[in-house]
Amino acid sequence: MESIRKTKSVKAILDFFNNKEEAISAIDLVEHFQDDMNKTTVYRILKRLVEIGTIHVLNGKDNFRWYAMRKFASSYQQSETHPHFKCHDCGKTKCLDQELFIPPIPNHKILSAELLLTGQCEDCLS
Amino acid sequence: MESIRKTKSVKAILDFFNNKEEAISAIDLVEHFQDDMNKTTVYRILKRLVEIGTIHVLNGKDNFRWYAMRKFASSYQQSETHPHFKCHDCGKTKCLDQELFIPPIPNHKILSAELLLTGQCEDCLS
DNA sequence: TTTGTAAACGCTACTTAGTTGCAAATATAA
DNA sequence: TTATATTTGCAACTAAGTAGCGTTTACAAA
Repeated sequence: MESIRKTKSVKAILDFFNNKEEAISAIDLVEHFQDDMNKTTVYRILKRLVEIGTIHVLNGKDNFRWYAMRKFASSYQQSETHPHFKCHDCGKTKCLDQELFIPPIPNHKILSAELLLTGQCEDCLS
Repeated sequence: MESIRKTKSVKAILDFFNNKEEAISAIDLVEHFQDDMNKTTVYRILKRLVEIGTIHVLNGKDNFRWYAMRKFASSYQQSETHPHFKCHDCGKTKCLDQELFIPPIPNHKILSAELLLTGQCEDCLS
């Protein structure tokens, strides 16, 4: 696993991820760090962090890219197969811990899987 | 189920969908019909067809919206839970027939699920 | 068939997530 | 300390998708 320079900006973004359970959209990060770093820098750091596997990206229903820390130091394959859950009410997107069973598809070679669930989360149900 | 006016443009787009197995991106449709109808019209018709349930939409890895005919006259719930498969080689995105088993998530109410698989398809494996 | 009207359309301009090029700044290794 | 590769800020750009508005079209009622 390659690594990247831990610059101020990279550390700030990693800190922000570590303090959030749920996934964060690129726009939210850009807005949050608007006084600290440039929009371009945010996008570039996100790209680098995805490349080295520190965070992963998912495409939301809103058609924006959402980013989240990898919870497990697992292989590419595995980590791409856990489900994400977006709550209709509070709007938060979380990574769920449980692994997803992907049924074999005849005559197809599956290399990655992305499952996005939506509904009501723990907090909003109670 | 409400319906919409079957205008020339609507018919043309439905014809196009009927002759394609795989999912189609909005951009591809806009390009294909550039001499026949306006970009805005394409987007508006897609929106209407999604609303009445004739086609469904999925968010691709490329972060574009992809559209495909509903294969089954099933309920909203069911039809949202079948997997889509995008081939790395030929780039085509298909709806797979098999239903997806979604494991219950404790304390969560699941309202929709979207599974995107990527890999190599039947044609590109052989 | 004609006519009234709501829905659909074309056009233009706009919005905005994300990218690119380049010069300046910064981190690390020699 | 110096050389060099990486990273950053800035400004301009790209392109998917949307909005406003006046015109056209589909369809139902007369």
